[in-house]
Amino acid sequence: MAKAYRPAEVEHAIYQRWVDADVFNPDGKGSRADWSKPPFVVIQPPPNVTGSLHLGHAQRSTVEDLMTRHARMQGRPALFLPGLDHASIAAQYVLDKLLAKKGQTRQSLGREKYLEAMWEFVRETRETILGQQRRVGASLDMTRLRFTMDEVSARAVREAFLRLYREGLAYRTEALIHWCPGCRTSVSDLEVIPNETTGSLWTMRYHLVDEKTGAPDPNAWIAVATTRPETLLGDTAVAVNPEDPRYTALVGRQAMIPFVDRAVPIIADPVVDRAFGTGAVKITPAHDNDDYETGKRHGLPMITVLDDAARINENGAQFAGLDRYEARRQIVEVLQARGDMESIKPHEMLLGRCQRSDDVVEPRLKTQWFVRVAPLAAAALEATRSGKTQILPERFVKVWEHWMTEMRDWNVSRQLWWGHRIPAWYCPDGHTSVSADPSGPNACEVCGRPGAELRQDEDIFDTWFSSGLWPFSTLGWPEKTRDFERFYPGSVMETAYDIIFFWVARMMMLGIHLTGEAPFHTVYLSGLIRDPYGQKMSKTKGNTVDPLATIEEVGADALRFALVNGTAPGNDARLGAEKLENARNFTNKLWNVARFVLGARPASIPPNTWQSPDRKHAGPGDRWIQSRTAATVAAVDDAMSQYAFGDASQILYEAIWNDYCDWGVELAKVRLADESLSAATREATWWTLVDALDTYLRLLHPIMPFVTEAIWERLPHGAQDPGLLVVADWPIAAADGADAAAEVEVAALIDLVRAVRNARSEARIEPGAWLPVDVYVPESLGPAFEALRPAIERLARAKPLGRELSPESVRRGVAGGLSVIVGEIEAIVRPAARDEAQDERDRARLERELAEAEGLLAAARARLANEAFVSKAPPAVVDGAKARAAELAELVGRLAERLGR
RNA sequence: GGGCGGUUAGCUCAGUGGUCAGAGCGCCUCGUUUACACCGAGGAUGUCGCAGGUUCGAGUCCUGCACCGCCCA
Repeated sequence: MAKAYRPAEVEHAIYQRWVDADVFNPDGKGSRADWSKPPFVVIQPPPNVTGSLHLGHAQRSTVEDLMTRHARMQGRPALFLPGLDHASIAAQYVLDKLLAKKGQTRQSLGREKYLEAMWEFVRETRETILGQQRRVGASLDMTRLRFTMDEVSARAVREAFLRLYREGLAYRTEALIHWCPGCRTSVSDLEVIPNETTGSLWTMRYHLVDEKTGAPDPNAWIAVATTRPETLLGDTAVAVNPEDPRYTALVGRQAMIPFVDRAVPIIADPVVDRAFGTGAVKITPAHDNDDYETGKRHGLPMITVLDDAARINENGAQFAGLDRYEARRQIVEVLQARGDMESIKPHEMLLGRCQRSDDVVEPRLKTQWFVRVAPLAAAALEATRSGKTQILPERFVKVWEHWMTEMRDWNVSRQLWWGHRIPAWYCPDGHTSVSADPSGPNACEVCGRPGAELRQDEDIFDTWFSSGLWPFSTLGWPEKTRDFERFYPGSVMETAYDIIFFWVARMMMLGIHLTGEAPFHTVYLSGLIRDPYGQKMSKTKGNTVDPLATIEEVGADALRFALVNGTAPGNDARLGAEKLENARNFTNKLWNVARFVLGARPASIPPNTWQSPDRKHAGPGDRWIQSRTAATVAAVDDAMSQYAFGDASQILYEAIWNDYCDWGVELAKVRLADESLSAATREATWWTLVDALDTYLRLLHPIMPFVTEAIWERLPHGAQDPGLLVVADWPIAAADGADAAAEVEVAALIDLVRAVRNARSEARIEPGAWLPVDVYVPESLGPAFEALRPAIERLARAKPLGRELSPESVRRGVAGGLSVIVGEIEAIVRPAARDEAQDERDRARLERELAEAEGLLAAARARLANEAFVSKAPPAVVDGAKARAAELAELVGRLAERLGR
């Protein structure tokens, strides 16, 4: 084995071995799935087909993968299903830019050619992110790879829409939607990013209409405040609050809209905020969300004044054809010239911009397809309330519920080309037919006109529509395929909390409605990965960490460990060089301890044989390792079952580094080298090391698959083990695994070694020097002390290590030595030469220890002196406190005696 | 404006009402004893944001406040 672990040299080959063994497919030839156990299924949220792996992907893949690997090792049929998302708007955005370089546009190519170009483009890009997922070690079943634009998915989309349409849950209507003039499509609420902006608040005068002449009164007006003056062209009312005395007299009168010369009513509506601007607002129902509602309530006309490119349309009088901002400029100019602009003030406001193009999004009226959300959301809500689906961490339940009760009907039409075309056909008489047949209906459902005369809807579905079907379309729904029967509903949906509603809401709603079952029992929300300063990583900030470069540098395991360790579900985590370095060091530590263990095989054991440790010949150190390992199995198991992956990684880190490497192996080392011991004894010690290492590798495999596999293949194995760790059995915590006696004994002796080292260090004694030490250990620790004597000698640099029969006999030799008191053990360390300064330091150390013990004793006694504590606290706690106080009193007595008090 | 989270060692973060509060990194001292210098030994470092309350007992539960962050309107 190499002296240092070199991940770059082994990872690729190991991944290939897994693939060749066909272990990621639960039906694969290498699968050891026990079909009597419940399957574990993670359908991966599909990344954008044109994208590449960023740290968020790496983090999610790691968590999804570690859950899958854990379940797979437990023998459950484990399916981690990969996929790619066509990401309509994002993909078009990327392709359009590429085309622009060639001087082409979507329109110049035409729909058919454009889609051909897109298919060609994604055929190239799709391999990128798939390959990158493999680098992270994701145990994806590539035989079940799905793309949201493949035929299986397309069929599911058509079928789902047809069902929703027939049930009245999908409908077509003209309604206000978000329109991105840059992308020339409607976008969802979530794709509109509100930005804090300093805009202007324009206060304009609308002249009142003279009731007799019908002409605007030059001397009477109502002043309205707006942030978008150009929309006045579409105004159909002015509204005031009914409680506002300033305007009571004006309600019912009419105001004249400039330029378009339209007389509109002044209406009263309680939604008007009296404190905003002048307390009177213009109402533009076709271009503002609030005004749209107001308009509907009051039966106002809705006049559209913007076209698809956000230019003023034919309803805009002399401004027709102008861009919205040019129109605004001119309108303001004219009103100012006329003296109808009362004021212009800077105004802090939220401005919605398109997530993709950054254009200011315009609310607009459009005829679109919508999905009725209320009944679907109610069912989704029921699933989380009844516990059929749990959301982790729990604090997000409130957010979820708020969302599911407030969600508006879902606009699913997009005026894009790349995506699933809406399977709705219209006949010349305006009738609608919906069909799941890709070639369309044979005839109009209403009037029977032949299919040839029908025209298909030009729009495609919102990408989230196909995403919502993903948990089951990937398994073949609507066909009752074998996979669907076996793997639906899935187990865990893992995603970052910032897109909980994009994915989860739609999957839950459509899943429950279309299949009758919630698509997963657990929603696990991950936190976001931030840079070392807590900033969100972004390409524009330039603070991104490239997962692939990181893997090149420290290995996939270190990246995975760093992404998991120290994290809690739903909590953001920072990732920087330090964390990665620490993780890499851990990988190397593991590699090296394995290197030692494998190299320390006693000559009496032939290579490539296996046996379990012989308990009869196990010493206290061996039993301690066994006991610690059993405790670790239980703790990791517990953490995994609670989705506490950060805890699991921390438990393993500490167990491997602190227990196994620092003490277990150090104790065993001495024993293995001790020629005076029987071969059976040394063999038992070695097998104990191997067995514990084997267990740790299994426990660590889901988090760090590569290095654990690389080491495991070098370990001796019994016939019950498969050839690869990836499908080896997850350790089971043995009921009799704990060895309380060994834990107590070895812990006491470890404390002794520590205390001796500490005393030496404080006395500034050269660490390498061997010094005589005399020790008293109580009878109960005698056998363990003798068994571990050579190890204690070596670890404490104590030679000769004398054993005294009573504490008194130790104390008699105090003069000229360093006093060590730890628990019931007392010891004297004898430096070769002593001077006064050393004596002083030793005394100071004992004084400090005494003061500390006295403080603790005082606290313990005060606690016991409290009548309420003794009578009300549980007896076990009181007994513990009493024992503690007695122990401390004893310690204080002995320290005082040493100090000659 | 509403909701959620955070505030614990110099930094980043763990911490199921019950022994003086832990880890990693960093810092200081020392050390290459053949697994590992991507290492080992030892050390220093905390009014657990503030103020009340509940409790025999609060970093942990409740209330209020302050500051930081996120989400929604």
